[in-house]
Amino acid sequence: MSGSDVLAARFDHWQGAGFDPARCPVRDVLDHIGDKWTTLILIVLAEKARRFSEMHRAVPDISKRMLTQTLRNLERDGMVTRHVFPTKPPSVEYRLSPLGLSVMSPLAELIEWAESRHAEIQQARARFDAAMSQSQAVLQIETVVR
Amino acid sequence: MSGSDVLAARFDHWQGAGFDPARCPVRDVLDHIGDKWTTLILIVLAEKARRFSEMHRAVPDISKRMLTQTLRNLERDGMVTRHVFPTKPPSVEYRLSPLGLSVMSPLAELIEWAESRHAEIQQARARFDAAMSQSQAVLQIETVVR
DNA sequence: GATGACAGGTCTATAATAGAAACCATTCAA
DNA sequence: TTGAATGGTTTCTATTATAGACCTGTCATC
Repeated sequence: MSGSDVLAARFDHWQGAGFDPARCPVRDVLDHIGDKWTTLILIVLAEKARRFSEMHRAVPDISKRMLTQTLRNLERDGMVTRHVFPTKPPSVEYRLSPLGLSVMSPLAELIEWAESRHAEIQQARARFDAAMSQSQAVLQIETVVR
Repeated sequence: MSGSDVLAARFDHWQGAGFDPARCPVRDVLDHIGDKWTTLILIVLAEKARRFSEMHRAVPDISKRMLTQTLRNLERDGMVTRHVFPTKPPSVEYRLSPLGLSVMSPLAELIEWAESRHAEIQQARARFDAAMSQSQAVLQIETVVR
């Protein structure tokens, strides 16, 4: 409730500015954070610096390709730094930058919200799906009768 | 920093539980919020209840299909309610539910973070891209020399 | 009475993206 | 000599997003 009005005003401002997506932080920044894997990777890195394969083991169902891509994007955005050590075979360590660390606090609040409302959301989904299959069934009958 | 440790512990817990994606709120809930349009739609609805075409005008570069889909998902998750009025032609109004309203506060913090760090992120991107085109150029030369 | 505008969508065809699996170069151990 | 581990890249396919045409219905305009 407190945030809504501030956001609404801000939105009007963006909209007034011709609505250039590049000037809208929501779209330019949060699109990445909303990526399928980015939040998870940030959480994993928040615990401690990690190596590539270590992260792959921590999040088993990400493909290497997606892991690479997610890390590259985070690196490009300055949220993560990449350090190569000349061991044999070479090892690569990723860690959160100060910028990356700074997103964890707002992100943590959102995650806590998600966790506390998870059951409620799942119930809403079940209700919606039940109502849908109801009306679907009605449509079926109507089609048959027709 | 404060959020990191809490999150790390929580992550360990999820991971211990066999890592079922359906039991991980981050993946089950935030994936939706991270959708390309969902956050924007939430912001638009935070200002006031709106009709379909009104939203389409507010966010001109969303397609009707995506607007429909985004709204359906939000409705399914119980974040938005849909009200049909028997005017001619019928009008449909969408509004935030209490649940939808409750996400605005953590979301607002994240958006504020995005706004305050936007410039920093854009600079990081520019640096990264410059460094990349550098090394790309080097690769080109090496290839030519070879 | 044909034409267009608005409402709130759906349908289809194409473009962009994600994902699985194979591959690669290097090094060490068995 | 085969196998495993390192940190990826490449290729091919499956999924998803998007644009744009279309639809049903009512009203106003010409």
